Amino acid sequence: MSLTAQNKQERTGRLSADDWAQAALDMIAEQGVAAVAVEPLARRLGVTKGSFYWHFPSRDALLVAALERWEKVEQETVFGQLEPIPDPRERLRALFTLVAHEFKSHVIYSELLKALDHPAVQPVIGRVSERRLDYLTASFRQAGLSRTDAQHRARLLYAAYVGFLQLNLQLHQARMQHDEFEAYVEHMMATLIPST
Amino acid sequence: MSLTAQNKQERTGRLSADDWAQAALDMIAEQGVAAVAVEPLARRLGVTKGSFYWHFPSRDALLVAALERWEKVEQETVFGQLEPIPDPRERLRALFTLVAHEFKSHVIYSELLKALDHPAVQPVIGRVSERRLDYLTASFRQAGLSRTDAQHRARLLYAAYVGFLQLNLQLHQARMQHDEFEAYVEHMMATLIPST
DNA sequence: ACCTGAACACCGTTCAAGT
DNA sequence: ACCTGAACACCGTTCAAGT
Repeated sequence: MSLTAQNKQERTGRLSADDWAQAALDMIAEQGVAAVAVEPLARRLGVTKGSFYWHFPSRDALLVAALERWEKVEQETVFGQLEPIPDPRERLRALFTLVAHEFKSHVIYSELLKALDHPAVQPVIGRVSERRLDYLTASFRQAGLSRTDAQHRARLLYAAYVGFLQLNLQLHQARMQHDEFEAYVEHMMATLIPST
Repeated sequence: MSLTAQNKQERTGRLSADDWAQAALDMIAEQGVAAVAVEPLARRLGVTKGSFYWHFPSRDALLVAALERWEKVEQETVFGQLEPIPDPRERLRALFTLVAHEFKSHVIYSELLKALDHPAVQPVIGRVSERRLDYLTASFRQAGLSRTDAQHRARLLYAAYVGFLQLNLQLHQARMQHDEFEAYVEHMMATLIPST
């Protein structure tokens, strides 16, 4: 049940579906979605690949389970920490700093962005994005923007965030350092979040 | 040498490396990077997969060749059409409308964004992004912004573009229609491109 | 309830032999 | 100069048999 990794030799008994799902998530964080393969995972868990199919009907089902697990945790941590903040501008700012600093969750999000190719990844990322987008839109409305303005602004802000992650993944040279990152986030918020 | 597709039965003679590269590009546009597989391509081209290895040392080499081909074409069409435009603001606007409307090139770009997972894709996308980013930065400088302002603004604008593409790929419901897309681009430019 | 081991399909890769 | 056909490795999947 624990969300922390349980590595190879550390187990005594037999495995559960959850163990496989967690191993898959760890693999995504370490080496990306493509690295989630039955044989290597079985090796890592110290069993034969045949046993995998007692727990899941397919590799895809494992991926889906792992991603659902991630989705639940990320939703709870992100929105759980945001709800108590009353001021909409503060909340917008908090969303970005949170999402940029929650380390492991953030690493996995980046990996998923890279693997949008995969049919199991798309719906999860889609739901997460939609939730965040709705949240941003609502906050902009509370901050006094009209319906369409709020929608456009939310889309622009979230696109700026996702695109920024993408750029950081893309650029070989010129990847940003921590300070520069903070400066950029400041610029983004100053430009896109209404200060009135 | 032609950049248009040459389908299966239409060829008489034997194949060249270029034929394989073009077939790979077509495949990317149709079904994504993952669909570039030797056996299916061989089937489509009407030969056995063994013959592929006369032209390329590996599947990866084919991908690299296909992507280089795309990179060259996209660079020529995009920047070729932009250079003659004197006003920097006009040029910024032109970059976005161009990049959003050049159909096939744009489809491939989207597919590559989804496959950033793949080691052959990253460097190409990285170079293209870097070129566009430099271009935006230069235009903002010409439009009168300071060095850091121009950098931030360019990054933000390009991130907004890339992120927007990502969002459109991600959201199951609520994918934007043509009119809505134009309205959003207007909003983005109005917000991010200085009008002075 | 969970695991092994052997089997098969699919795709990447190699290579000797064909034209 | 380009292609075939058979072979092998790797991974996903199945399944009968084990504990």
